[in-house]
Amino acid sequence: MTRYASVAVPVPALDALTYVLPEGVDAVRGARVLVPVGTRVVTGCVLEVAGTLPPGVDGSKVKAITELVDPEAHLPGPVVELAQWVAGYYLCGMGDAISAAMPPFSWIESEPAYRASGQTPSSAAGGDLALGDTRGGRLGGDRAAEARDLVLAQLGEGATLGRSALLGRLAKSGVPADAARRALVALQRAGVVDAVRALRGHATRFKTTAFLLPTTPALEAGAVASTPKQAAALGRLLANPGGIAFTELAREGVSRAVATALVTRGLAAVVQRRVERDPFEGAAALQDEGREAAKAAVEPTDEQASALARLGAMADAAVFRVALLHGVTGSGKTEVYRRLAARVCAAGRRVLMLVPEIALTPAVAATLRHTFGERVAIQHSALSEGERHDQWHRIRRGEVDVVVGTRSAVFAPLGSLGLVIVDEEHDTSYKQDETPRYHGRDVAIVRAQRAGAMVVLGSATPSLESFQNARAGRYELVSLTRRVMDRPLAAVTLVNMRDEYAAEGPDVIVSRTLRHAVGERLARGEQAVVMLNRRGYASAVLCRACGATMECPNCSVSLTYHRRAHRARCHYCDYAVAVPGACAECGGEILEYTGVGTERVEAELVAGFPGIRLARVDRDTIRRRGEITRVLDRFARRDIDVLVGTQMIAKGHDFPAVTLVGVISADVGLGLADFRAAERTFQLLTQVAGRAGRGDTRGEAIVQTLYPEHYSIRLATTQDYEAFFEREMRFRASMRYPPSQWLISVVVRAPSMLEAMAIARRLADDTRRAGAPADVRVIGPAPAPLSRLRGDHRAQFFAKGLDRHALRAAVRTAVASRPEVRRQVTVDVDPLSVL
DNA sequence: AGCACGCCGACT
DNA sequence: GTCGGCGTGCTC
Repeated sequence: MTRYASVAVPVPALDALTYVLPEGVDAVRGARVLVPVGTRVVTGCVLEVAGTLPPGVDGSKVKAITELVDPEAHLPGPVVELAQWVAGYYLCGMGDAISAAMPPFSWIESEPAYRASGQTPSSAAGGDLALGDTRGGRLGGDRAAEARDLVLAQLGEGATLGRSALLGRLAKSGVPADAARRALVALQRAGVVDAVRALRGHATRFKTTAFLLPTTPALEAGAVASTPKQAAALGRLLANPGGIAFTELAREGVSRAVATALVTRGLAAVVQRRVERDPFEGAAALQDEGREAAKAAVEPTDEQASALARLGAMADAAVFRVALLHGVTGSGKTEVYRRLAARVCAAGRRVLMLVPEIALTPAVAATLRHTFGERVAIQHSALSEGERHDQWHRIRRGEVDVVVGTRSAVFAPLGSLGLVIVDEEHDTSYKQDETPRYHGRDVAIVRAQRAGAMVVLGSATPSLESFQNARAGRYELVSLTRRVMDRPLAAVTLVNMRDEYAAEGPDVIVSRTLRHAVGERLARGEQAVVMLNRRGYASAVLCRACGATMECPNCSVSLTYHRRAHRARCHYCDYAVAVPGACAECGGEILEYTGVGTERVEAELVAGFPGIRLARVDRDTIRRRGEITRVLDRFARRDIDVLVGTQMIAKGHDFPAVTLVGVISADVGLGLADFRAAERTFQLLTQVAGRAGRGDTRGEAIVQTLYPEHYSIRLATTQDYEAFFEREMRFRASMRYPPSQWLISVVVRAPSMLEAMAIARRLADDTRRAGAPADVRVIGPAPAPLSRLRGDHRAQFFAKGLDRHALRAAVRTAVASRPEVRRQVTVDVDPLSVL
């Protein structure tokens, strides 16, 4: 009987394809297979094997699986099913979802390779006349024929070349890719060139390294070395009969020459061994610090103890439950996670812990290592692909009990799941802002539900979604209201910048209050953090004569001035120009720089406090991975007095000597046309104020704003989360925004707004028709707030409703009915931002 | 996303 | 007549 496999292929927006399973080949769910797609052969992942063709599939089009890559599952079955849920819920293709769940280096792809057939055009069957002509008596200037000649020259002497290699060489000779492609097609048709398919890449990519080990004669005879250096090296080897890596030997001063000499004399041998790329390696120096951290927190506070008792009892029940751990900043949530995780591990079940993008510092890794030893793995975006690959395979082999990682770690191949922790569950980095647009927290909850595991969502400022679920009794609410050691929360002072402008003029950046406070800290040898959630020097360059601002040619935003580079740059598409001497519109020669960014704040503080040791942390100063860690380490060692930066510095490390946090403008973001603007502001202010006073001295936060009466700012100063929740929920309910209703955003891109609006209007109408009016409300379309982005005009509409299944079905139906515009349409289910 | 196909203006 | 630039549609 013919059997069919449903296969997810890594092609965007494409659903699973059906293939015939060759006779005698058995594929399991989660196994990788090579399958033909169009003219290519790609790696896919088996979702299902069935004895019948799925409905709606034309049997005559079904091809056979080319090759089975894995005899057993590569992705565990539950992870495959989780990816299927993601594709269905977030309205993306199965290929998009499965790609997100795959570890690095999972894909093998075929690449056509070419070689000369040895035949001449005339002798080849079906030889192409035109080709023969040009090969014969060409006068020159025939670029296509020239391209064909170059191809044949490259393929001379029986060489077989992959397409990318061939196109690369031709490009060097000045042949554009398109022309080269055409030349290849023509030569193939003429039978002069044969194409073969070759596989590219590997199914896994482990790293091996050379080890030197003592040979049996050396071990038995106590052999004598002939030189002092060889004797020393041999001594080391005899002490380590298991072998020593060459890199390690080099560190110990044993050169390659000495090692080679030992090998020549038959006393040592070289073997290649698989080694783990160790993401903890950099943290090795911090092991002590990790031990200290683990020790310092040995005694839980009463509050922590009672929270642990409740959470522990839930975990012991070993069923799906969600707890929301609402703990003020500095209340010791991490310690609760650590103990709870240890308890679940002791009961023989495994733990998955999700953290936001930047939170995982080497110190945290060291603490984890110290608690869980070798049985902890990291899946973090700051790791190299190789490290992530190795960690993934350790987890897959069952060598790991605890996985700590960012968003994508929710797909970690961990079995026997007992506990899922989502730290800082409100953090927006959990939502992926490209396809598949999934939310790590929400996928984690689904995963736990299916595994019968417990979930702990932790935050000082829970998302409205989670807190509402707790209010409704769907989640268990566990609160930590006091900071550890009963440290008081930072005293927050609001500075009304309107008053400041009236007193000091309109150019004030650092208010008198903040200036004075920074001066005090410098005098006392304490540290300060100054935050402004906007990078660059000035947010706009403006002509004083005509009022025109420098705009991005591709996006509907003004360009940000970066003084160091003396360029105006678009923060969306990275377009950059030198700032001209005069206004491009009217020729006016006086240009003004308005709107403050971090670069400006840095300049202001450096000018105001001579000799200040200051570092700036934003995307402009932090380029490479690990760089932020270096700056934060210097800050922790107190080589730096003041840290200026964007929200990058609002989260993460604790700095005991920081007693002051300044916020240059709490209003950045409040002006955005985004329904979550107030929530973001409240969260950011609360989190950043929590940075102050982690040591023995009480912290102080000074927040500058033009709207001291705005509820998100006012309530953040008292850290009154519940009051904020009530107030914000009233707004959400009145506007039918989440979490009072479900929301799907649809953005349409087109070369003109007219066109974008026309397509969006059709899709919006289709959506309206596809859902019952009671279930689905369609708002719009209208030009998106960012009406132009990277050269595209953008129109947007929303679908809202209480029934998320009906809502999704309506949007899915509408989008599926117009495949011709698929490439221009972006669907975002549960969007975090609607810009 | 690739990749092929087919249409059309440019050039010989 | 080709060449080559680009929009369109499909992938079991």
